Amino acid sequence: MLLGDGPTASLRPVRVTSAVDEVTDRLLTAIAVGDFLPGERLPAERDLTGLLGVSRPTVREAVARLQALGVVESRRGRNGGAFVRDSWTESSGAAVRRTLLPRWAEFEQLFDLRGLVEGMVAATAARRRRPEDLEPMREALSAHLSASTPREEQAADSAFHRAICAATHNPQIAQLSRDLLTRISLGFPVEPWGRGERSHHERAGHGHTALYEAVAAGEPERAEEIAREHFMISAEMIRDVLARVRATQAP
Amino acid sequence: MLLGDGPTASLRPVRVTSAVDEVTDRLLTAIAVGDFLPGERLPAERDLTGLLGVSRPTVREAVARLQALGVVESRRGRNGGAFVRDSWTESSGAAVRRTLLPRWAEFEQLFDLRGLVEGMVAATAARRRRPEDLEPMREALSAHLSASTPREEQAADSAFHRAICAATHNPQIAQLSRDLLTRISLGFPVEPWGRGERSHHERAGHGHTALYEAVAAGEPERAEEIAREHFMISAEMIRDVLARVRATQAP
DNA sequence: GCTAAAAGGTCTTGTGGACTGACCTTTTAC
DNA sequence: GTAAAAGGTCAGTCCACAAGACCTTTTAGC
Repeated sequence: MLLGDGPTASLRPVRVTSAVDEVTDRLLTAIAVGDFLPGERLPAERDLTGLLGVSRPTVREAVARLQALGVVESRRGRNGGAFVRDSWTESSGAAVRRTLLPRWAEFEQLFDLRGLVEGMVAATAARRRRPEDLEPMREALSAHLSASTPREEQAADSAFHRAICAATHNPQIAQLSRDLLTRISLGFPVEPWGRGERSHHERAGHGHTALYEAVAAGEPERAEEIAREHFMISAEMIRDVLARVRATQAP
Repeated sequence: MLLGDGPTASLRPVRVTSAVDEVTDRLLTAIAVGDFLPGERLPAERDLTGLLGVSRPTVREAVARLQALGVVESRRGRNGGAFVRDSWTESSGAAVRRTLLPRWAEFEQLFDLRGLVEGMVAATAARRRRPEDLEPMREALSAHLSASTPREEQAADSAFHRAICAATHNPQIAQLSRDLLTRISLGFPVEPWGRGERSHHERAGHGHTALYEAVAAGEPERAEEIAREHFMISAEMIRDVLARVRATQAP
């Protein structure tokens, strides 16, 4: 049975998505998610043009907005480009206050949903994983342990998560997981891999290993439990950041 | 921790969403989902203008596309409008073949995902429901039993589902569920409440009651199981329709 | 040190989609 | 018979985006 919420739900005002808005969101997400760490450079404008399938003026406008937000800094000349600012969290503190706090409740709900979905993903992976699915997980685990830079660690995190999603044998699940991540990151332009990353690293490492074991052993309930708790930790981390922002809020 | 899929995932080509496309999708979804049953009339163009927040030419273009697809039929004069055609399934059989079959695998995955998500919703509702959440479910159940027209039955279905979602106390979950429904409906412009609806009605009725009992009793695992099976039935129904379409496929 | 390449910065032009608003035509309830 | 309620049509305007050329700044490499 297909269930709807009535005409009122389907016939809401449409959201006219501007190309510039879209590109701005994409770049902001990529930065917030850690695809581009502080000090790193975004692809050249002409490259972004190709990657994103939009014209250069559009890319430029989007980058200009990021610069206005204090998130990136443009340098000219050879080897120039848009560089992620070292402390773009503080720079955009005002933006956070403006855009984030009014939607506090919404993000609490998003975190909750993400925990539930990732639990579902883990349980499904534990049910459906085939022997050959486990190899990538093990690789990502060892890569995580031997990671020396934040970049490597993040790449390993990402690879592990992808491996779990792949074990569900349903690409749509990976898509959903990524959509949720995007929606959360969009609302939280704060560095997830900044201060306090060390202790997080340790806790996350244990979580990864335990999650792997549950999936490998084919124990859906345990996998679900571990994954949910794991993502609750992330939620707490960002709640801490938010609390800091709130505390320093201008009157 | 927030996990990404690497820059390649975030920096994909953007989708330029045309307003006309968006409106067409909305209307098609509303019809496919049963918000407007065969013989019924869509809101007047000038009303849709207000509902959807777009100009009249945009609405007109979208309606014209639906007409070209054979989904609606426009009548002029007082009490005119765009009427859903009685047998728009057959009329759009060609469109189904063109748009649907190449993406067969994708929809199999979407059905799978929907089953999983609805299971998650049911389990969460069973965990979090409060006594006052049960009243709307009971109401929807009795409305479902006493429904005499497809419209009433569908309204009851919808109400019951909404009640379950509400019991999770997380509006984002309801949003996710609706998004999934939309994505599925968009791909399946075939009437979900047409032939074979009778036996479906009976099976669905039993499922609803059992689901209610599991949620009321606070048994997440049972609720999840019932809900998942319930939505698998829907999936089978649509697979049947597809199989028919496939069988009559022109060489 | 020169030079050329690689980047950002600027501009013009063209195009298509969407909004505004008015008006025409058909049907039908009263 | 008439007015209202609907679809059908049209012209004008605006704006975002695309395409492309060109300038300016920096620096790697010789």
